[in-house]
Amino acid sequence: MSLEHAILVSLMERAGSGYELARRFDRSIGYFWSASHQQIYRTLKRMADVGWVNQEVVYQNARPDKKVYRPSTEGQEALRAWISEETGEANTRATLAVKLRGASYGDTGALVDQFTHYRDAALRQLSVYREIEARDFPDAESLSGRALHQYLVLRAGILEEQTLAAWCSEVIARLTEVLKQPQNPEHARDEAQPADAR
Amino acid sequence: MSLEHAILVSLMERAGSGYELARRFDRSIGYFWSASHQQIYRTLKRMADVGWVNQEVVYQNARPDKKVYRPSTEGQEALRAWISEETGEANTRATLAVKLRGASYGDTGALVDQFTHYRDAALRQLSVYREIEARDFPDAESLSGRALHQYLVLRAGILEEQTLAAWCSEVIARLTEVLKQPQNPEHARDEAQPADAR
DNA sequence: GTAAGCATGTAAGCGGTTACATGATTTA
DNA sequence: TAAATCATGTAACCGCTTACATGCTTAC
Repeated sequence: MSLEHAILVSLMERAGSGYELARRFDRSIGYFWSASHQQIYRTLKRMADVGWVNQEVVYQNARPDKKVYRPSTEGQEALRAWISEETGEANTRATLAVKLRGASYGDTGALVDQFTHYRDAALRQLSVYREIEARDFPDAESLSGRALHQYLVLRAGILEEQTLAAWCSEVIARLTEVLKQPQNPEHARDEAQPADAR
Repeated sequence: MSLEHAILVSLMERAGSGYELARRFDRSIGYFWSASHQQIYRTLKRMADVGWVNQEVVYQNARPDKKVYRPSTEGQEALRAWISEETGEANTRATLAVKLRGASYGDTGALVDQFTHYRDAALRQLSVYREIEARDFPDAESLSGRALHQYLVLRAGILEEQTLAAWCSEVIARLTEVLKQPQNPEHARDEAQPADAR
């Protein structure tokens, strides 16, 4: 969900062409958010139409010309709003990862709230799984056949929610730790600039 | 991927109508595989066209008539083949969960091989993340700003792959343990019958 | 000479979501 | 009387994948 925002985050870190973005999505961002080049080209076009990015054609002699995109003021505003906005159910982990990666361009405090919300949801789901485990698999050690298979699927759910909750806790701890330091305020103006504005 | 096979597994456990399947996908199966009722209806139709399921219209007086589906011989064969078939990159965890849930209708030994393969892939990815961690974040304790955010996203990847590998190991251990018991062979004929054949 | 990298696109198709539609029965 | 349950469907749309297409440069 919301490839637009993932692209915005990437473009905030460094302006680039569709091709360059596609390569980034193959590497770092692609570990948790994949996108083909066709998808990126079309999304960039749409974003340019809406005014979230500015296009600049760069003419090259040895190589094909390229269109370099960078977030517009509206795009930066949209990203900022999206980061603070409540994160839906779909693809939550990947979405939160993108928001986290773009935290410098938004409100870190609001993001901490969302991680708290998501951690609570994970813990709730975990207790649901725990109840199913206690009710349906009291003697988990001695299972076989379909019951064992069902139990092992349940185990995946339990392990997953535990991991999710642990990750959220870690994120919350580290982000609040930084937020508390008055000499290093995350919300400072100079922190909200693109990385390539040097 | 492959809602067809998830439906087949569910129908092997118990024959049912599209509506009933939709309700099951809201509950147990839905924890790791979601599907709307429209999606299920269309998929069932397609499956009936291909001959993977047999349709039987059940006339009811107090309630609307319904179409009860059960896997055909071809459907059962397709399911069996799919469970042994190599699992692709996309949505691997959910796919393996479905295969695991349907293990009784396929070759458990082949499934163990796939979990082994997937665990190895998780461990390889984990070591990739570990290398990035060592290279880019040698002093992870004292990070702030964008570097901290990037590190925390990386942490999600590390935790995820660890969890995945742990789950696979658990599944492999439990499945092979059962397979080794000669008095309880998973591949026996009477184990491969639908659960509602009583 | 061939493959890989740079760079952008069109077109077809597919899986999935959302909205809309119908209509009876049971429960609150 | 309103809402929920049972039961199945059509239609529009959207995001994404896959295949196809072009053309130049650099490295092996």
